[in-house]
Amino acid sequence: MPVRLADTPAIRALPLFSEMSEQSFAEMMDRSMLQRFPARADIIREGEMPDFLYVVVEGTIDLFATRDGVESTIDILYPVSSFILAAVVRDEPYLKSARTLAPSQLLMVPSQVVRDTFTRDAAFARGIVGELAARYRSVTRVLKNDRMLSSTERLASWVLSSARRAGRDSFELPLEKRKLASYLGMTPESYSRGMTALEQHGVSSHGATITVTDAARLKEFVRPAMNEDI
Amino acid sequence: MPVRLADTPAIRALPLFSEMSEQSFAEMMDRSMLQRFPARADIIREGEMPDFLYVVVEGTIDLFATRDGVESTIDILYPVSSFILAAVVRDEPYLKSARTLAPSQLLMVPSQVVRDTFTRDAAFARGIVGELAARYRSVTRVLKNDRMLSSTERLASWVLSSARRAGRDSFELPLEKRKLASYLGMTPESYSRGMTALEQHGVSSHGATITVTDAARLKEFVRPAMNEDI
DNA sequence: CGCTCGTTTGAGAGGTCTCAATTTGGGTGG
DNA sequence: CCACCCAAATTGAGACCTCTCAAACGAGCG
Repeated sequence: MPVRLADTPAIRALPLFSEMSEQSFAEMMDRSMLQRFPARADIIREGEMPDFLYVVVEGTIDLFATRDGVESTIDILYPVSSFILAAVVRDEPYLKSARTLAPSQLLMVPSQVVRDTFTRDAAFARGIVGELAARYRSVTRVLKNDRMLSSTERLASWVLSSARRAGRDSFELPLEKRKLASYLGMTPESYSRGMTALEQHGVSSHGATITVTDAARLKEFVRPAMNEDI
Repeated sequence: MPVRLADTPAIRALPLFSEMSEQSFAEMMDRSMLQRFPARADIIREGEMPDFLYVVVEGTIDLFATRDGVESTIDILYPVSSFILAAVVRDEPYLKSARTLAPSQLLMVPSQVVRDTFTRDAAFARGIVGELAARYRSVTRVLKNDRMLSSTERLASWVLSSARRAGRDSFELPLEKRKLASYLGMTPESYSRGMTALEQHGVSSHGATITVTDAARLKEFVRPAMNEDI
């Protein structure tokens, strides 16, 4: 069942799709599907070959890697964003698994359609370039944080950017703390202790509500000499 | 001083450039430079805006991040490969610094030229997509290793892939051990102790020569349950 | 009301880093 | 050609961070 164009304005607005021709987009949607998944549904598994490019239209997606039964969350996605573009483009196995965290609606574009369109529509190719470059930079930042910041500093850094994104000093945790801990590369216990430690540095936390009480102090803590958030 | 086409066969052969039209490539080279640098020369600095796309034609490049005076090597490049493509494409600040480790020759393509060509030549755009996707996947793998492997396991994993790349059981260290340690996300001391530990697992090391004496044993050590090297 | 599961707290072990001392190896100048 | 020198590498000791395991706590739900 192809996707009706009426359902796609949010998708069309993504930088990945926004510049492509009306015709290419319509064709692509015609060959794609919009599907609902319950919470905790497995979407893809590490090691499989890519069948689809996915776009989170609604819900939450957990991208994680597994080794020896242990999971490590690499990224968490909210609407509207695409995932596993790189695997699709290169037609190589997924490096990550994905599952829904909440009931979700996903756009599924067959990978062959992505590659076809990408060959024919230069604007779409540019969209892909922008998207890939952005994601590349994003993982690079994560890697840098993992390498050069302590777990408490990573947590502080996350609190800062969450507050900035929210536009307020106070915000709600968007996830279970254990997921968030994994996303930040630490255990739930370390997360809990880290949050306690941050109370000395301008953060207060009650239940799922986190408040930055002293932004300057917190910034000072997270980067005693870090370049402005490049 | 533009680059003479006679100097460019190796560059032209890169997947990034190999599919583009002869004309686009010639124009691009005409607006680029080929420049020599001594060892330990700073090429770019984290936080600066991208002026050029670089290609290592000869020598060795160290890509590293800095915080508080501490350096962490993120990648090490040999001929022929490009670097900092993502920053150029997005016209956003470098996330990494770069310096030469050995006397090197670099192709410098002004970033404006990259973006111009990329708009006009669809084949070049495809080349960029392939390159970005490949690099994205590469950082992702590094991140996964950092998150889920101990330092000794990362070292073992590096030894395995080096031997595979060399096509032999024995190979020479391509770098100072301290650089390699940083690249693997550990201290020189940990590297040294890790290498000692690996002697129990099928690796012997003398000076700059590393030999895999028991590949099966080493593989067993590095992934008690890891998926084939995705 | 009593599970169940996530979170927090506690105690302890382990891995990795830091600092310091020693050894090794490569390069230089006599 | 050798002795010396410097930087890198190794080794040792100890501290610190983070993890693991265990138990207590608390909130949501049947």
